[in-house]
Amino acid sequence: MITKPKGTYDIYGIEAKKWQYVSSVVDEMMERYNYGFIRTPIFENTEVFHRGVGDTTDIVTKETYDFVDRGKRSMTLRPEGTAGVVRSFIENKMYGDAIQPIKLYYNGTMYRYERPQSGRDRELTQFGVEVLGSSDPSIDAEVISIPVNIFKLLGLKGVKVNINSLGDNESRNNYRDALIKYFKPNIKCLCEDCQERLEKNPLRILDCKVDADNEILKNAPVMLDYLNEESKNRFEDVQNYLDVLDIEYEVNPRIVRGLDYYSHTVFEIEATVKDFGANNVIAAGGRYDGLVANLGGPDTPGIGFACGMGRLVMALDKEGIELPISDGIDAFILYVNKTEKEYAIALTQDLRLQGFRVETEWNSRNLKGQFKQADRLKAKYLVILNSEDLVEGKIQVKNNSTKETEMIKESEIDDYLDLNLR
RNA sequence: GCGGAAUUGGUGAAGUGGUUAACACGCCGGAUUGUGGCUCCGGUAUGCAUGGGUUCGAUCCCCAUAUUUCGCCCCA
Repeated sequence: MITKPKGTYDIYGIEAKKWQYVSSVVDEMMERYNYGFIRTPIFENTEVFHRGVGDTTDIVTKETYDFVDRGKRSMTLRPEGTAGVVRSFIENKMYGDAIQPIKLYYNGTMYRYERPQSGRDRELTQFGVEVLGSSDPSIDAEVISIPVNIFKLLGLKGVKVNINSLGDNESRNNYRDALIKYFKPNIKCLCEDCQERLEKNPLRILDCKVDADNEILKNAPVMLDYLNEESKNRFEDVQNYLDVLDIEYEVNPRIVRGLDYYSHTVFEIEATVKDFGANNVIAAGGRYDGLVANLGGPDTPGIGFACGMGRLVMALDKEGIELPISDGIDAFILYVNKTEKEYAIALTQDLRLQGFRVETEWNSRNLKGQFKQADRLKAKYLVILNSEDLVEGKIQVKNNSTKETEMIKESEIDDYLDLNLR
């Protein structure tokens, strides 16, 4: 049997309906926030991600889907949304647009060459926003508020916002040095992975699960103490605006995020639902003031977030939230002989064109089978055709919950359904 | 890239080194010659992930591979 590639998913049936519904809520919310939809390519020149994300980390060296196309160009399936959007921002010279800042949102699939595990697939769907051209702390608060309000609209309750500030380059470098200085003498007390992190990315030691309760880690220098005056004020402003927007949050100095391009505000939104497993962060993001310049554009500040659709839907499921998904059809049309069948498929189309959700029999089942089928489809009404009735211009309609049956004129079927269903 | 667990039909699954691989649900058909959802009867895996090996004989034991799943690394 031919199977789907490792780490990918087929989403259909009720699951697909949930995804579509969540997407529609996202669209609706983005519309209200005045973010314009942007659709960028699913693959880009490899360079976009190497320069965007930095090409020393594991991310780019072993966790992207790379391929060489027939023109010998090196391509990469997008592992995240930001780099492509920024590339587009630069290429289309959006920095010259009359309306600033540029506010964009996307919703699409991303690809990561990882070993699949709970909440982490090789193909994932994310939506997110990017705001380019504003460094005002109030826009940071807006960007954080968007996923929070989307979750609220969906009915998700167990949501926790963690924020932190990495400060500007100066602050971050000072902090980095301080961390290395602090950990170096005690390095033997940390786990093996942390010993390696000290060289590669000391900030991530703070995020370690193994050493989470380690005294050495608890007493480590705190980022916030290393923010310079300007960065500190900026972070306070962000918090102030979050308060103004009535967004609950917690300052968590351990939120560091992985990448170099982040500066100032970083945040993670976790689902606090039980049994969620290790990957409970459903949305995350931060400010990336250096990224546009890194990718060859004019020095432009930016901030964004991304939200994993799969994890979000999973969180909704775990909380037992019922989404308003329209389930069941308006009517099922039953028939037996050929005359009735012809009438049935014509009537089916006719009613559909008038806006009803209608289905009929396609597998030549007997009447009993058709009743069963109608029930499975959760048909609200049954239209039972009979050649003799049709000769008289009449149709039998049965309410499938009360079982009441009525004979009506065939010309009145749409009015009848209209009256009873709407 | 590293480690643990798993893999039997449409589904949930039982099972054993040796004739026809339980049981349940579902589905299809019939009892009921055009009005069902109950009941009863019948039909539904030449097959136990794939490839090797051990054996007189393997779905069952061993090895490898794939996939699933849970972790680690990493996390955009």
